[in-house]
Amino acid sequence: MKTIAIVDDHLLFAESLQKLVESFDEYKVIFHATNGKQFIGQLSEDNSKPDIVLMDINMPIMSGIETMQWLKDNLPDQKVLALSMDDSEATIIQMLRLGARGYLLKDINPEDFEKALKDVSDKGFYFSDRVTSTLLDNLDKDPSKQEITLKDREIEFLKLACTEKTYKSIADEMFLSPKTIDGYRETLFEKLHVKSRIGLVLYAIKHNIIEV
Amino acid sequence: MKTIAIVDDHLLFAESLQKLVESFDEYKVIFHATNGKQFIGQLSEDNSKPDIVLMDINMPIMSGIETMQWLKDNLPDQKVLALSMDDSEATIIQMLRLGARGYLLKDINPEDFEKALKDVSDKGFYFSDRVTSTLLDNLDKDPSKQEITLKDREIEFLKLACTEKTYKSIADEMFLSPKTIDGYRETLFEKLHVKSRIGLVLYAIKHNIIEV
DNA sequence: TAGAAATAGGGTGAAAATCCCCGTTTCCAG
DNA sequence: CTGGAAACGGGGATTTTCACCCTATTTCTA
Repeated sequence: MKTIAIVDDHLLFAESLQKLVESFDEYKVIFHATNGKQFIGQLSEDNSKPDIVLMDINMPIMSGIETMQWLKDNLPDQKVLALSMDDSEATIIQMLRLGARGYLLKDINPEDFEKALKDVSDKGFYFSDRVTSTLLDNLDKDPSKQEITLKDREIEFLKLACTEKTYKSIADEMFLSPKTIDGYRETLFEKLHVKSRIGLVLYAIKHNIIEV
Repeated sequence: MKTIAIVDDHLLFAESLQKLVESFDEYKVIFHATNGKQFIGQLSEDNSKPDIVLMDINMPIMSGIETMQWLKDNLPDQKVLALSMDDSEATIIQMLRLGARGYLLKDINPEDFEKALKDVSDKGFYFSDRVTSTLLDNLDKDPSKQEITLKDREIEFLKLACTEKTYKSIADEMFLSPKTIDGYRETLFEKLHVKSRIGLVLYAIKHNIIEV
């Protein structure tokens, strides 16, 4: 009997998923958490290590990404299956890089889900064809798109660009000259392969840099 | 024994939810559909009318809103509980206006969920405190925000405004003069209470007019 | 330790977006 | 049949954004 923990802020989904998991009768859900912080708390509190953690990416307070980072630092052997609504390529890559053993989209069918649990238990990982092809796509892609890393200041600017402020007032807010803002804009246009402020906004939303 | 149909494109969630529903043992899930079109097909095919439909809002091909519209026209007595991740006020209002008997956020806890099923069966509706307060908020709000209805052509323009095209090329695409586009822009700025194209994009995303 | 890279800033000019006020047609309701 | 929306188009002006040119620090690193 394998033990499972579920980390997801959608209670209805979490408890439903528990029923599904337990209908497989080789698995038992030992606890839920609604965000990473709570999960970490319960880990140490109960002193119970689940065999597999099913972890949502988008959660309030402490996201799946942040939680994976913590696990990587503190419990690197913990097996985690990421579970998410969206299949943003960047997110998938990031979670796997942080040590997730697989990435499940919520539209996976329950048979595949059971296989994922089994594979992670037995083989240590599970990759759906869709995720595998995302990985492959990412391999042979031109290096420019390979990995876009934004600096803190760039992210700060990007967030402000996703408001109705003018660049001038963004400059004020960041204590920079409008010309410097011009520089950030151009850098981001190039990095993100967009041509306008609208493109910046769309990028930011797609990559969860701003909330919607 | 009440019969339930689940309409949700997230298979994992749908099947999990089925387990949860059936753990209540007064309910039985008679079928799933992954979008509105499939649901309508199954309704007539099986000739089986579920007592309650649990319907997701965001689905490919035919959304929850479109499906509610169809039900309103064709099966106005069908009891529907809307089920959604997001609590965009406009969406809640719209679903209820189209005849949904309640609106459940996916972070509802299972006890409340069971109560929702029971209430809909017995009383015909279920409103959580959160949804109720949204409704109340909406009542006494200034009429300007009361109900924003966009015309087809405006929505068409709005979608194009959420791309990196210039207004000039949007005009071409809509077979209109750039000046007319100017008019649409200004109308929307006023209607949506925004001041820039960025505002349009943010509005469109928040109200699910475009996908992200 | 030279040179890349990151950071901050500047000038100019063109293109796009924004704003305000106006005219035409069409079409529907009172 | 008439008056008023609604859809479409326009003149003209300002502001904002965007593009492409450049320099001067600092910091990191090969």
